[in-house]
Order: sequence, then structure tokens, then C-alpha cells
Amino acid sequence: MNRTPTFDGHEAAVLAKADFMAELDHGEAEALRACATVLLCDPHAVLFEEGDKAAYFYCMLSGYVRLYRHNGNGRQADIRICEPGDSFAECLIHADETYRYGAQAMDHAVLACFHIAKVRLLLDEQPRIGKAIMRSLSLHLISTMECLAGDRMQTAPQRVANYLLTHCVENGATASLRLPFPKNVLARKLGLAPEALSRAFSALKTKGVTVRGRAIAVSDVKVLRQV
Amino acid sequence: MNRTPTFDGHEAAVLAKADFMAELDHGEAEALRACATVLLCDPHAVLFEEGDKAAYFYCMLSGYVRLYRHNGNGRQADIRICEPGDSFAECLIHADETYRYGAQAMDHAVLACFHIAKVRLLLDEQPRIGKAIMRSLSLHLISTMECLAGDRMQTAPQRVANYLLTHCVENGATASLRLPFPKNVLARKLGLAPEALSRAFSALKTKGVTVRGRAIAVSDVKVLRQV
DNA sequence: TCTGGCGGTTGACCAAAATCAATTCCATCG
DNA sequence: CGATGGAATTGATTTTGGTCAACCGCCAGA
Repeated sequence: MNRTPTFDGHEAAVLAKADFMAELDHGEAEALRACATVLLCDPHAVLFEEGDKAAYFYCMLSGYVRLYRHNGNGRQADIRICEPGDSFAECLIHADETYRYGAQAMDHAVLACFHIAKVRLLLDEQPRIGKAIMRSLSLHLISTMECLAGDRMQTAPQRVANYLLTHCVENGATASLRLPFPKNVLARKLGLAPEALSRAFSALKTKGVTVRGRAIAVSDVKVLRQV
Repeated sequence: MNRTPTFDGHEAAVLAKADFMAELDHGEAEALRACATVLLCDPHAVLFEEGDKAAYFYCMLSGYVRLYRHNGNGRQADIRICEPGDSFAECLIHADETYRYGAQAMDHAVLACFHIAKVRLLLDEQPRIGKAIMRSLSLHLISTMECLAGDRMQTAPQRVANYLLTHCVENGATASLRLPFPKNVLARKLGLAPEALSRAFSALKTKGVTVRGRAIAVSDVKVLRQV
């Protein structure tokens, strides 16, 4: 793991599109960016563990990070898989506390680390930054609730169908997409074992879903929607 | 359903202890309260459906409300059971949007309804109110993530044991509590069918958990902790 | 070209919990 | 006091998905 203060052009562009940056003007964004450094992670590097004292919140610039919790018994469950543009642990801005889950890089990952104490000072001077963070928190809350509802009500093929429908580019009745990550990452995102994802895909073959590596084709969006 | 502008003493006390009110001074709390009216709900009354235009966010004063989502096929899953002091739908303050889930009273329920547009105006004058709401959002996000992790990693008896341990009053090695609501509500909270909750309780008998109606006794907290 | 390793798939098996049905418990009301 | 209806429990069955193991295909490196 390696820390530098510099953003390259691509990284700056990803950061600018993050939820908590999108609605800020140039000066505000610059002030916020000044609280951050860039962190390069090796694969499987642990950013922090549940219970660690929280000093930073993060925004993914490239790669993937998994957020997870432990069970007393070595078992662990993924809560979220963060992609470029996603932020996490901003919920700790509200108070000096500890991380409530662990975070681990899944491959080579690049992140912006925002110093929470510095950001907290900014909030008083620049209330719009607080609103932007509130916006980001709201979106996270909604998507986490949706995830929970999905877990409680949808079967594996339904979750996969839902993912495909919300991420594909439609082209008349057909649609297609290319997974930006390996299938085992998708499985984690959906809260499934890799085997279950594989079986879900083969169950969806009868609904017109064709999988070749990371390339996925949907022959009839309407059929898929009523899975 | 009946709407009035008045709070009685007990209701005002519950409201004052809500997450998004707790850290405000008198003037701030009063300004926020001025955005609210009181709503009395009949059992099973639907406050709003997923997709409705959002005008209010809510704080429970008494009774219980379930938040739920539909699946295309009449199936539905509970996302959260709100108790007195809980707020919900504050995430819609950040933008004029639609409710992302339905809300239904479970019995006679009393709620404070905050007019979102009015609150949004307040935020600019009183930045500390924004912080208080951010705090509430953060807490909701964390508890929703914990719920998700629990769903993905804990069996029914583990979830029940966890609930008991986080809600009981300890008394040396033993502990006890009285459920504030019927068991079917607890089942919904934990994402279980009522039958599964019942079976979980009987599985916990061997771990020293005694259930008589809503009264629950734990003979050895340590034993329960390592379920 | 062979080989090792990894991601992915498939099959067999098992555990957990949803579902359906029947029954019991209990509180309230006549 | 018995009758009634909702909540809770119990049993039987089914569905779902986790787990373990074997296997396939593909790519990289010797």
C-alpha cells in the first residue's frame, strides 16, 4: 500500500462524478479534494477492520473493494462491493467513531482517502458540502434497503435478472452488457455463492439470456422483466 | 386517519428523543417541530406506497409501522419495522422525489409528519438541523447494513439470540425482557416467517431461554452469546 | 508443447427456512 | 360459563441455496 497526494486526470474525473461531489461548484470540490490523498492498494489489502478507529472515509477511483462483517465464528458476509465512483464510510463524519465493518481491496485498487476531521471542519464553512454528503448518504441508504428487500424476497435468478435489467443497454427488444468484473465479484454483490450465480445464469438461459465469458446478451427484455 | 396540529406531552417527549432531534437546542427543535403535524392512523392504514410523490417524512410517536417493498408478483418483503422514536423517509429531503418503499401502520399508530419542503427551507438557515438529519441518516445506514449482514450470515436462532442480547436488561448472569409487540412483528423485524421465529425460540430453550407470552427470560447470558 | 493454476461450471448432498395444514392457546365477548 | 377469533405452535413437505468435490477451459510460463 502506497500513499501519494496526487491525482492523475482519470482519477480526478472519476472523483468528480462521485455522488458527494457531483453537485458542488469548483471551489467547493477543490476544498474537499484538499482533504484527500490517494491510496494504492495491493490485492487483498485490508483497508480497515471492524472496530478500528475511524480516521478516513473513502472514494473508489479504480478497482473494487468489499465491505464485510464478521460473525464470531470466522464466518463473514459481504455487505457491499464498491466500484469506481462509490464512496464508503462517510457515515462516520457525524461523530468520531469506529468503523462498523471491514474493508478489503479485491485487486489492485486506487482510492481517495478523505481525512474525516478535516472534512468535518469544512462542513461548518461550506454548508453545501454537508448537503452533498447527505445526498450521498441518502442514496446509500436507499440502495442498501433495496438490497435488503431483494435478499428477502427474490430468488437467485430474480436477483440476476434484476441486475441485468438495471445495467444493460437496451436495443429495441434485445439488450446486452459486458460485466466490468469477474463473475465471482458479481456473486458477492448479489449475496450469492459463485455456484449459485452460475446456476442462476443457466436457469435464465430459457428466458433468452446468453452468457459468453463476461459478455451477456438478452434476447427479450420483456421476458426477463417478468422473471 | 386523522390529522391534527397538536402534540400531547408524551408525544412531545418521544419526539424530542428521536435521533434527528436529540442534539438540537430548544430553538432549533421548535423550528423543526413547527414543520410537523400529528397523524393518527387506523390499523393497517397505508401511509404511502412505493412510487408515490414524497411530501412528508415521518417520526413514530406510538405504535408500529412497517416499511416494505413489492415484487412484481404480489409478494412483498418488510425492510424495516419502525418503533416509537424511529424516523423514516428522511432520505427524501435531499431531493424532491418519490417514496422508494411503502409504509403501513400495524395497529393504531401516531406519527409526526414533517413537511419536506418546509424542512428543506430550514436547512439553509439552521445548518445544525442538517447535521442532525445527517446523523440520523448515518445511523439508519449503519443499522440497515448490519441487518443485511445478519440476514446473509446468521441463522434464525442466531438472529433471535442477537435480538434478545441487544434488548434485554441484564441482571448478573441472567437477563430478561418483555417484547413491546406481538411475536409476528418480531418475526417481520428479523426477516423470518412467524413459524421460523417460533422454531427458533424452541431451539433456544436448550440455551436457557424461557418464553411465556411476551415475557422472555435468559438463564445465562454467556451461553446465549456464543450461539 | 506440456503443465500448473485459476475462474467457472456441474453434480451430489445437505441444512435452513418457507409453505401449507392442522391444532392449541388465550383473551374477549356474549 | 361456553363460544369465537386471532395469535402462536407444531408437524409434514418442499424449495432454495450453501457446501464439497470433481471437472473443464483457458492462459501464462517453463
